[in-house]
Amino acid sequence: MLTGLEEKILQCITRYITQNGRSPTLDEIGQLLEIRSKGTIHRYVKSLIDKGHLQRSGRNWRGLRLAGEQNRRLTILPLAGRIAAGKPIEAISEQYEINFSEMLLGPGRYVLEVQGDSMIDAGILDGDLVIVRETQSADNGDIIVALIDNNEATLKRLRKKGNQVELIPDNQSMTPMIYSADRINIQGVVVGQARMY
Amino acid sequence: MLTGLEEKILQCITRYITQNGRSPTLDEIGQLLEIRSKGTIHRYVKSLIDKGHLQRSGRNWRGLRLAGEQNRRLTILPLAGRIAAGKPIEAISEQYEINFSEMLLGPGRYVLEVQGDSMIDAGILDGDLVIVRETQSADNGDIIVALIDNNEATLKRLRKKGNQVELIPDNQSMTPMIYSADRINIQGVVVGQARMY
DNA sequence: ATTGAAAGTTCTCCTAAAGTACTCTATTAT
DNA sequence: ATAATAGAGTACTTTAGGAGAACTTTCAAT
Repeated sequence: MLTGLEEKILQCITRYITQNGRSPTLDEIGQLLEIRSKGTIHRYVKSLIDKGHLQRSGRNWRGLRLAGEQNRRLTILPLAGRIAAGKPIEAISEQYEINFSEMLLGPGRYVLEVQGDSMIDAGILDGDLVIVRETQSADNGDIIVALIDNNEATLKRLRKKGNQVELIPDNQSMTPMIYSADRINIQGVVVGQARMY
Repeated sequence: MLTGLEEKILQCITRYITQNGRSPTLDEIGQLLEIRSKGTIHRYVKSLIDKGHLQRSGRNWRGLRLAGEQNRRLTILPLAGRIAAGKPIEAISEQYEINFSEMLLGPGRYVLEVQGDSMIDAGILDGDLVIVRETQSADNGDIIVALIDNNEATLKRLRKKGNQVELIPDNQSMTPMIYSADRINIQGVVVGQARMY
């Protein structure tokens, strides 16, 4: 059972880690909770460690970690369910959480900001971010970052046709472009898309 | 666990490699981070290698490589630039990296999988994920999760009109619905959208 | 092949900041 | 009265971060 202060401190640390990605120092905890004495903070942090709610990794500064179930990967968010027009939120049974790290991490990931509407039918709007995995090869149907004549870069859907390469905009008002394969350099494939409001 | 400087140096190297295609020298890192001592930089680069975040290929100059992707800052990706149809990738000077943590973290975030096409004109497609911030209040124009008559949940754009609430689908083939304010319960506002390929 | 500049490596020394371990005190609930 | 909780403060240890000297290795120009 936690005392009032222990509870406060644990919440404070949890929030800090969630927001800043690293644990606070004792002094920072003190500032947030308006406690002047480092020693006091330390006493309760230690007691939280003893009770198993916190862990200290090595003896580093900012080395506190949440223990137990609270220590979930920060890129994992609870997946509450599906939402649809005119229906209640439907609980999802198979999958309880959604993990963004697969999309965001991995080798050679980078982000491009999309300019223009050429992929609008694929739900990629002007100003959206696309997460790209660096690669030289791609499959038909992939959305790729293509370099044309080592000069122009563009975001298009790929279709290979023998020795030719077709770059297809997902926009009904635009037409596909066909190039000979040697003029096209694949820079990467889109593995994700994101938008922030 | 990385210290502050280790973190900075790793980000610096990541960014440099992304932009220039090769790793920076110790002195260049020092210049970027305003650290005069090569030895200091080397100490931390070495510690990053020991911790598995970096690799040194042979003993070449500029021979640093990124390793151990999982341990990179999870929510920060290098922002390489803008991409548009028919133009080269434009380097972005102001902002070198994109931070997803603000969208993904913070209190009361959860994810919903979208079902249906009611928000298709806003670029939110069937199967997309929306990141929702739990709140009871929202502004006009926000995309919200609304509970109607404590029964049906739906994703719509909000417009308040005096004592009435209008729920507007971003889909030309659907029509807005108008309710009296007491029938609508705001569950949260959409702060982000994501799609994985 | 030689050579000199640039880059990397290995040290030592230093300071500021963070963590730890106490003591002393006050308040409050049992 | 006593034990649990909470806070202040002091002294000490450890770690992070920085400067810089001295050295070795790499690379490119000759």
